[in-house]
Amino acid sequence: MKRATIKDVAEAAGVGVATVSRVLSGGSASPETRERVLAVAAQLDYRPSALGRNLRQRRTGGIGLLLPDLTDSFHGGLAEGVLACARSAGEPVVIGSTGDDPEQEAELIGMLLEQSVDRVIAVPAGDADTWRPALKAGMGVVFADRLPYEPDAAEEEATAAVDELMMLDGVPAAPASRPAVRPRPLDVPAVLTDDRSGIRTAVQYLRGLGHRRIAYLGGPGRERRVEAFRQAVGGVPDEELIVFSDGSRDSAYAAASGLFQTRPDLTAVLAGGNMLGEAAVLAARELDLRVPRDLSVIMFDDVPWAELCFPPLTVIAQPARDMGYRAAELVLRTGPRRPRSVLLPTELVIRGSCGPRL
Amino acid sequence: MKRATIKDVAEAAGVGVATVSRVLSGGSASPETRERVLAVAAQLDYRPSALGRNLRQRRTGGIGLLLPDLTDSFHGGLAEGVLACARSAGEPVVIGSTGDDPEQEAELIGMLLEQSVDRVIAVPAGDADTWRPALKAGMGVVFADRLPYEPDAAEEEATAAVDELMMLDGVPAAPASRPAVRPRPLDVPAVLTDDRSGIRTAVQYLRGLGHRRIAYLGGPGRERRVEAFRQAVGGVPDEELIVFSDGSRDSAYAAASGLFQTRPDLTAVLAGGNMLGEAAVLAARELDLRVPRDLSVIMFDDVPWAELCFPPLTVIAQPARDMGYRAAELVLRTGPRRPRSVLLPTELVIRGSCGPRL
DNA sequence: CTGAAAGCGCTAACAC
DNA sequence: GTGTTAGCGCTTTCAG
Repeated sequence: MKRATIKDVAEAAGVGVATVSRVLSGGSASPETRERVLAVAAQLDYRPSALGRNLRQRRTGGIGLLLPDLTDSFHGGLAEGVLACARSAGEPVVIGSTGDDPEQEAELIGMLLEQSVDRVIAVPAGDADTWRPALKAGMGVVFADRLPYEPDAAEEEATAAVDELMMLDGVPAAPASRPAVRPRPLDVPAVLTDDRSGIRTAVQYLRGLGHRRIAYLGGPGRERRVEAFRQAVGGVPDEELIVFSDGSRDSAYAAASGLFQTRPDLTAVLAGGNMLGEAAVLAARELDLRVPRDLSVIMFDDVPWAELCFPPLTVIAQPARDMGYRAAELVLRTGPRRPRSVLLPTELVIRGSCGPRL
Repeated sequence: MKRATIKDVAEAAGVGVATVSRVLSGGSASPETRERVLAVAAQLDYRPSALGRNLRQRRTGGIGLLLPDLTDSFHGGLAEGVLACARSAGEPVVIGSTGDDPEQEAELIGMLLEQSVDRVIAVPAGDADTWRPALKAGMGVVFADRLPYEPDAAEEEATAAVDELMMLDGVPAAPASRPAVRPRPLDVPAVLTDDRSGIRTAVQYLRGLGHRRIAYLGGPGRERRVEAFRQAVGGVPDEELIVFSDGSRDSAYAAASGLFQTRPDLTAVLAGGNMLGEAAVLAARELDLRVPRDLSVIMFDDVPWAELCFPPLTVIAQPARDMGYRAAELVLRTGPRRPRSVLLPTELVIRGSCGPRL
């Protein structure tokens, strides 16, 4: 049994297809005609096919959503936010999981392009070069949670972008030694959490507890957080206390475990993401480090398990769902002027994993 | 700058559009022509538009994915599995979050229909009636994790379907008092976890530890698990020890807390899902019930936090990712014969939340 | 206010 | 082997 087409409706209602189209998209029509068309359409269970419409309008009208990993509850929350907004706008969402791999990301971008999905929200895995094709093709892109780094002058560019954003925070960037002019990396709106303020809050909290040797566990694509950490601890940071992992659980665990073993003198650790936090807790437990007696742990990003953990984890919460919702709003805003980026606040949630230095 | 169309390529290569189409979809063409077309296509950065193709073929070719909640790590894993399979098949995935609400689900089904997405994988929220329209429209549907219940004869039908599946388990359903003929509810393939065996294992484990008063915390759409629980405890189950919640966190907490307070004599609780498990742990902690000394807790579904919990939670793990992958395989299998359902095994992961009855 | 007609980009007959 | 052509279902001028 085939689906009814606009033509079927037109015939059955004794009008032209154009009229049906108009009625269904709220155009002008005599009340009488409108009535009849609507009735027939309902009777035939007619649904306008998005296929025809999209082809005609040369756009799909959906939203692409590219995330590193749906298993991560932060990304899950982000996705929920996007979906909520998309639904209220009646837009379908095409999702892809990149595994934090630039190649897969590039492939997925290609797929979206092929589907004529012209708007996309992404937690980018690749660098600016990965994204340039999408931009050149005229896609409306909004980044969430982080920005793609510049392949060449990675650090400087990233810093520049961050500085600009940090102005919103009310704290002007250090005038520092910045070369004259530098081309902004990617001129794309983004929804980010206020890493700098979150990290600063965490470090201050730890300091207030008497901690001086604070370590930082970082993940990939998180330059802003490390930078903020360095700034927050002030002076010349002890670089040995700053360790990184790639996106995997194993590497996170290895980083945490290695750190705790080489630097038994540290008394507190700040995990730059929920997977790192998980690794820190596990590694500490494995090494018989009691939390918070021997080691205070604080984690960036709140997750359901933080409360169930022993001891319950103190965290810097970021509004994952809101981020998604805002990102969707931005990408949907088809205004003449390009939307501005958004910086969302964090919140320190004190539970039981941080204690005074003994 | 407009995207190149097949026509542009044809002109630039000095051939007809059909030839271009053939070359790009692996049809026959002289090596020479093929070469030239490919070169021109690459040079023009040509991407065939899915829009045109889909309209022509009257189908989108994507996969719809409808889940209750992406924040739940089980669903996240499921989604990852689906995406992995879909990517290797080059199919886009359109996702929707139903919030476990039949109405939203129905709406999303409508959206997929409109998009001509003709295959969908779902963890259904609604009943059979919600799904009949999709089936009638010729959608290829595969359910994951659970089956839609029958609105009228809810219990009987569900049980019938389960019995049939349980045969795969090697354990024939009890011949019991089953009426002669009964129409199967929805004839749709599904990928389910072997709830019966999982629940049985859990109950036996608990029994082996000496527990006799075992409670069950159930969620919505989980008739099979409760039924399995009743069967596993045998005899006439103490119905007061079986409590339910709707999908929300609050209701789960309320159910657990209420249960623990009204029945202080229970010594073990089996949570029928990860949110229920979370609630059980929290409620126990709130009531100063020590786990596992005062109360043994076991949870259906493994999650990352189970290991971080205190004490680490003993669980019945189900292969979320595999479920998604298998479901995608099923829905993609365009065979002449309808694919059969799949029952996936569970695994008891013993950690520290269950102890002997004291 | 309404209908006829022209495509949107692509594939699949069908001719050559 | 390759080109021509006819739509897929819809929106949108453009006449009436």
